[in-house]
Amino acid sequence: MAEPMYRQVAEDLRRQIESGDLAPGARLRSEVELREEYGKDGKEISRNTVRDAIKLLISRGLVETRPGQGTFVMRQVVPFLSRLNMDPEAGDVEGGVYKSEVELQGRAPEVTDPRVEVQAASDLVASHLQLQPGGQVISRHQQRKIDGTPWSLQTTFYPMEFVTRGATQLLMAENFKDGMVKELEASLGIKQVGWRDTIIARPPTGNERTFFDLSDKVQVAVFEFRRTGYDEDGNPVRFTVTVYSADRNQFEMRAGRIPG
Amino acid sequence: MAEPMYRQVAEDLRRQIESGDLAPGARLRSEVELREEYGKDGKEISRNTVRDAIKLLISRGLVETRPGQGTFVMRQVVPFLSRLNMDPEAGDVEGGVYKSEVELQGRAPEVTDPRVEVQAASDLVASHLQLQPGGQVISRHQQRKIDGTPWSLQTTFYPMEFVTRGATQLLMAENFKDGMVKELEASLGIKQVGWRDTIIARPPTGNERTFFDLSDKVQVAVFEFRRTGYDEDGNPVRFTVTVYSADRNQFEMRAGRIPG
DNA sequence: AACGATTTGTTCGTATGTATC
DNA sequence: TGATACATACGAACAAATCGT
Repeated sequence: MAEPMYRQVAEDLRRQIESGDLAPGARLRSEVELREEYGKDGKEISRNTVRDAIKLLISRGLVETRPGQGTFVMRQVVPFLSRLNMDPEAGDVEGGVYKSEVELQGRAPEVTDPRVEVQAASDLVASHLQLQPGGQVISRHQQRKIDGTPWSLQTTFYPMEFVTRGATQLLMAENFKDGMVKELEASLGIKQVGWRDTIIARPPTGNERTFFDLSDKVQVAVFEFRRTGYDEDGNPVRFTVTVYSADRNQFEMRAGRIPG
Repeated sequence: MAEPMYRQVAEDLRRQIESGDLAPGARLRSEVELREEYGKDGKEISRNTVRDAIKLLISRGLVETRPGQGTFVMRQVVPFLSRLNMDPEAGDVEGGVYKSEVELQGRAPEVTDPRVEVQAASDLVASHLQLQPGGQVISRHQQRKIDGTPWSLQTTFYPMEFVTRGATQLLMAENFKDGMVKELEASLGIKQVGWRDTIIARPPTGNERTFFDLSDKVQVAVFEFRRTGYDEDGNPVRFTVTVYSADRNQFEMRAGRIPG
């Protein structure tokens, strides 16, 4: 009796799921049936104990519950594969993620117009843009969807100084065909010649759960990509944060010579 | 009464945490105190309702509970930063992650001797090594720690054919100073000239939870890096899967010219 | 070392609400 | 509409871990 009952039940169900006895999409026995199934000596276990076991499986991302229907083994969604582009000459589509034509084949990407704000820089933004904490920055925020499915949240920060130097495009709530990096080159002569990316995986915030349509119940992480771009003098040009839901995204990188 | 009580309580506590009223590491009021605090008209709410609220916060990674002590706001650990190396000439330390000297300064990495097995290839392994499903492969598995903290689990797969062609080092349960990639070049003349990486974030398996010492309670993801290496003829040389706990790891990539 | 107080963990029972078929 | 299934909320009892006396 070392293991609590609810863990024993969860462990047994987990085994059935991972062995394939319970296939993805399959319905588990109802809570009432499981009470009977795991009882001993004709004595049922409590419905609450069954529910505790199911909660443990939910927290591990193995099952989901649907009121009025039952408990179901989670289906694996086919992840969307994005190429991380390491060539500074090849443009900078989607703020750090290069969507190859093949991968987007037949898919319908949508991008909202940016929400533009002037803000005091957070510590994170200030350090990446080498500003004083609290210095003024432009933030441009966009939401992206693919085939109607929420795909990414992206915010890019630029020093306020760029506007006073003449890059008034930064304040316009619209997308530019060749991207803001090219706009800055045209209007200020600032050319991005390199960047540094940091990749993080973490639990989603409340806003992110809402946008990505993640119920409180599912246990998923989000990717956070932070990209700092630099000009020829080594000064930061912009700082971009992009968030992706980890359950429907994978990223690919290539190095050297590979086939295909 | 649209929102269930346990969510209202969780939401209020979340606000206190994110506003800083409850700092990282701080102890929440005990369950008994919270019963009183969120009751109305002198009537306390049930302890189970308080506990449901706390479970919700746990699942979001905001707090942790310690028996006999209380519930505490989660502390953010300082993540370990690894550089992803995109230069095929610069070696391939740590199976895909290049640990710069600076980042390892003062840290003590430990690597177990590999556990070597001959296995039938899974579908995943077979497809990356371009073998028939069920074909024989060598698997070499290692665990890595830094300063005693579990850091990564790594398994590399090689075609069994390499052994019959003379690369008997593949079967030795020891580490080679310059890495297996160099060994294959020396013994078979197979030179890795490029690779493809896939990056995934997902919930940890049971084994991974054990190795990384993640309790059932904390909601964290793991990074999974899959690297397929190719030789000059475009044939796969090896397939490496490395798993990192996402709560203590970040990854960095650089492109073009950047300062520092 | 022992004990009691405090706090969280597990298990049960019960009632009622809401969603689905 | 009724039956079924999960969701919320309450109460109760005992176990296990921790801490101070």
